[in-house]
Amino acid sequence: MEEGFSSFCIKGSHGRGNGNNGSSGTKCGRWNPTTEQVKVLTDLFRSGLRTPSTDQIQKISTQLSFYGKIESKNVFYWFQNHKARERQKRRKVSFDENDHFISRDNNNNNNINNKISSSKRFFEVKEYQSDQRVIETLQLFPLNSFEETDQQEKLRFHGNECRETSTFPYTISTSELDHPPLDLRLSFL
Amino acid sequence: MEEGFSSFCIKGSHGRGNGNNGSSGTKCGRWNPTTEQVKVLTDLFRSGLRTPSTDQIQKISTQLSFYGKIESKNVFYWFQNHKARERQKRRKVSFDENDHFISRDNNNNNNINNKISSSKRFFEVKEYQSDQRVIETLQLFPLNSFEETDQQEKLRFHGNECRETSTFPYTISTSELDHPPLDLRLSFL
DNA sequence: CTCGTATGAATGAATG
DNA sequence: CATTCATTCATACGAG
Repeated sequence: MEEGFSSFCIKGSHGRGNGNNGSSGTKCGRWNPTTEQVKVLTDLFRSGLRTPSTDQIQKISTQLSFYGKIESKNVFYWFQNHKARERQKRRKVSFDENDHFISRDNNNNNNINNKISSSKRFFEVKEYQSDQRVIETLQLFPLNSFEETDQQEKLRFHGNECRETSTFPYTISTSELDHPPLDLRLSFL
Repeated sequence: MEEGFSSFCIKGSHGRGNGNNGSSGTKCGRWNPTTEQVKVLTDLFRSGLRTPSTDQIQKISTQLSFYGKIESKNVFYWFQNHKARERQKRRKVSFDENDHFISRDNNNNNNINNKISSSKRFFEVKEYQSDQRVIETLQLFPLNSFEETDQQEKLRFHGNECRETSTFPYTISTSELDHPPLDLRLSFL
């Protein structure tokens, strides 16, 4: 930012963060953040912000609009992507560094898929809309502190080892063997 | 639906994006709907179907399996996602950089509880979709040709004009004049 | 111009 | 139904 942030037009055009969005209507296929915008976003991210709330997104977007055209969704996507890729990269790194030992995804093959069947829907989908009186305390975000401290890695890792052979317990009852007639109409509903 | 039908013909035709899992049991990534499937689903959605029942899901899935591999859960998720994103994108909110010098926070109109914001995503207003109820006996397919019906949704068209008329007002409370070295601009959070 | 990489955008799949 | 994660698609840029 210190490096010559002009009012709104000029924007350093070095690197990929050229600021052609802010001036001289170039094409606008997709948002191209300016270096200042990236800096602010990165600072926020480094400060711990990972999943900004809507309010935060709006505020960030408003502030960043000073540096150039930006929309809320850009901020939203930026954080999504940044977080995702951080994680992705970390996974690869750990996979690369510690391959001799456990990679933290030592998948215990405990058939995690068995949740897919039979209760109410074809697959899980706990759709319990019945009146539960469980009052969820609507917890709004602090709005002032974004240090969510979510450095926790969720070790979820649902095995995506999806082969084409019976990964899902429930079998499609639709006999694909015989292709439906051509005159199909969705009058089946 | 959204402008993102960026895949009416090139669904993963380059390398790793194996794309078509429609036939010939190839890799089993995630479901990659074909254009026809998307069209049918979209039609159903536009016709008012929002939360298909188990039975309907089953039938839809059966019908759509003609166009390619599909499972019931795909249909279910499709509707869930479509509905959710429809809503979320309908939240563009009057948040606009043009005139937010106005106290836009007076919209907390009545003494209703402030349920606004706080956890909602928005951005990207698209078309308008009135809310209808489920229409029974939908007749969708034109009996034989299912890929010539519409071509009008293919437009990418990010309705955002690429103007730089941000005309950023003066509500930038961050001290740009005597900006501290860092992070003070983030104080708005 | 082509290709590789970084990243914006979209969406399938879950989870709570 | 709201929110998040993971994966993929699409595009901008720089290198060669």
